[in-house]
Amino acid sequence: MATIVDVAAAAGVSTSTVSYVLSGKRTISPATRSRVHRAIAELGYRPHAGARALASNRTDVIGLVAPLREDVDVNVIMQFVRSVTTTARGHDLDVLLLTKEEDAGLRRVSAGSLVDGLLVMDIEADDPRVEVLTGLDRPTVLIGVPRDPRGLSCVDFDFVGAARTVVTHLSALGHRRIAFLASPPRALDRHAGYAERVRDGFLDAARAAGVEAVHQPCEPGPAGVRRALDAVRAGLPGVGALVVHNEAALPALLALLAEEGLSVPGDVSIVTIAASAGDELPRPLTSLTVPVPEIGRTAVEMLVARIGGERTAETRLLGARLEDRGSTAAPRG
Amino acid sequence: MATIVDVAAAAGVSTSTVSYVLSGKRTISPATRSRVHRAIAELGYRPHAGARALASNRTDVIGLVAPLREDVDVNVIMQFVRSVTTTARGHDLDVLLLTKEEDAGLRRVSAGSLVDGLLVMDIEADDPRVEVLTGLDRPTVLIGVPRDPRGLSCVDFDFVGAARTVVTHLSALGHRRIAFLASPPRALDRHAGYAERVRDGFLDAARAAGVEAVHQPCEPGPAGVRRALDAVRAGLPGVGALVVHNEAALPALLALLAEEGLSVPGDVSIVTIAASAGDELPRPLTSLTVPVPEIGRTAVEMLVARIGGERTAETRLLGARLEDRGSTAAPRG
DNA sequence: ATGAAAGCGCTAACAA
DNA sequence: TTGTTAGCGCTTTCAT
Repeated sequence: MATIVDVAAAAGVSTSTVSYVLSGKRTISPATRSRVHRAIAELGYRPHAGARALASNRTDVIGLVAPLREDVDVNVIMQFVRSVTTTARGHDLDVLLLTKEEDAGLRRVSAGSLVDGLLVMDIEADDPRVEVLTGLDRPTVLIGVPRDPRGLSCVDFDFVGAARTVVTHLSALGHRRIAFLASPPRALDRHAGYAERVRDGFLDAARAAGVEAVHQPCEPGPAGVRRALDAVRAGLPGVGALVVHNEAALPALLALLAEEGLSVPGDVSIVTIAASAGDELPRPLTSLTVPVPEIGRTAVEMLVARIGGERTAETRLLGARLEDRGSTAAPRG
Repeated sequence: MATIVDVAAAAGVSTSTVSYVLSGKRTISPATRSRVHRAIAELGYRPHAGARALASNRTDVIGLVAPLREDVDVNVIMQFVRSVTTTARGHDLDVLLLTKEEDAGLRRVSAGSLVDGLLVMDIEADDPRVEVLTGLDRPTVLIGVPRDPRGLSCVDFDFVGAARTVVTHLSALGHRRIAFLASPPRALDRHAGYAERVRDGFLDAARAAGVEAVHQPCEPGPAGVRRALDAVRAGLPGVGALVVHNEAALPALLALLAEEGLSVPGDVSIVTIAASAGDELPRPLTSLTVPVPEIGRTAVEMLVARIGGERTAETRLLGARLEDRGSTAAPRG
């Protein structure tokens, strides 16, 4: 492996000149610069990441904390990961992946100077990691919003706004009984932030609009959907509108409705809040699309800003417009 | 941040003693060891990863190259990632995630001494990355087997053996016409290793068993499954056995058969080759389960061995037993 | 516009 | 069993 000394020798300059050519922190004459670049190319030189980190206190690596939970849609996780890694590379950052041993892992990579900052996914309302993170000296951005961010920056989808948009849309069509098919029970049990916020947003919006509402967690798969639908109908007889915030349950739901001879939107109106665009769903559905890639990109950019010295914490909520694909209509009768 | 010097001072020993306490490469008296440990705990000391990498030529980080392709089942990718990160942490390794800019990325992390070794997923028959990887000085393990591994170690599922097992099972039941519902066309177009090997294994086994066989790529989703089934029946009228190597297509396939009034295994026998155990599928199916977690674990362990100095390249193929869940029977008539 | 040289924090000879 | 110290390869003051 060629070192900066080899490059300097080959180019007939000092090592500091090579360093400055690479960092651009000093003005270098064009002649020198090109000689250095030629030497770098000829020797196939790459700076040693560890040496650079030691001398500069920067690793150019960010940590992505992605708990691979069973109750979170893997497609969504993958979309986040893809968006984060792509954006990070655009800022010349690499990504270290942490999936388990939450607290210890955070402390280890942070105190060990393995990463310049942390991106933490899937934040719960009272996420214990928030406490740990505030004790670390690394910039952190949360994907998700805890009850108390404690000075950490957050990015997320505006679930409350989304719920309001959906309820407004359905109530404007004349619906007075609206059910919400939510995430799996486990997600709610562990107080996943998104699950709670969209639930509260939905119930609040329904109250404000003066419509009857039921919020029902739902396992994906035919059996789970069947149970959830039964529960919904028990609580809200004659319900004519379904808000579905559970992409994995959609195929079974549509199959079940078809089986019952119910038409959409003739008998039942459906709006989804999902990460896939409405036209990539089992059938086109009126929907709000969670802009997962944008959230990932924004998170990286906020983290980059904080690594760069930006001090002020910020919570950013990204919204979505309702896209009408004809799966909602005025209620029967 | 406390450094090794602070710890040494607090414990009243030299820095090398602290270093040796941590690495265990020297015998330390119990008394000294405990004083050092106490100092470490009191100061909250963590070795600086960069400094350690610079001095020892080891980063304790491995690179995981995981192209997030559309035609690969995200669940499988997640299972791999989970297994790899978990196993890696068990060996005190962290995982750097690479998802794009294949060749440049490989060179960058390798020449830049960002990682001690590389794990590369989703290898194609003539994967261009193999050439790049052989030119790197880092130990590498491929998850998947290229036509010519060029001295790199490989781990994978024994797709050929699996195909043979399945064909033998069906032919023993009396089936003489067997169709294979394969990965999406895109996977075959890009010569994904697993897709080609299971195809060839299937066709060879069928020839050896003297049964008629058709291999049919298949898009997931109702429309894709419909087309694939039509093609199969056109090529093999009266086909009574289906080997399905496409987990995403299973729900639609089962729905379609039900719609046609065909019973399993009465009218059609089905065997799947899938990453989910047969009893986690839409309905219990006779199956061969691809041991994804074991493959990931083995890959990490082989990489650890090579990082540790093991020289000999090795290709390991993990097999699976056929689990009978009653979805196969002798053909009608 | 460029160079010289002092660290950054750790590991591993070499010594005792 | 423990200590001393020379690097590892880079960045960045301080000089010129």
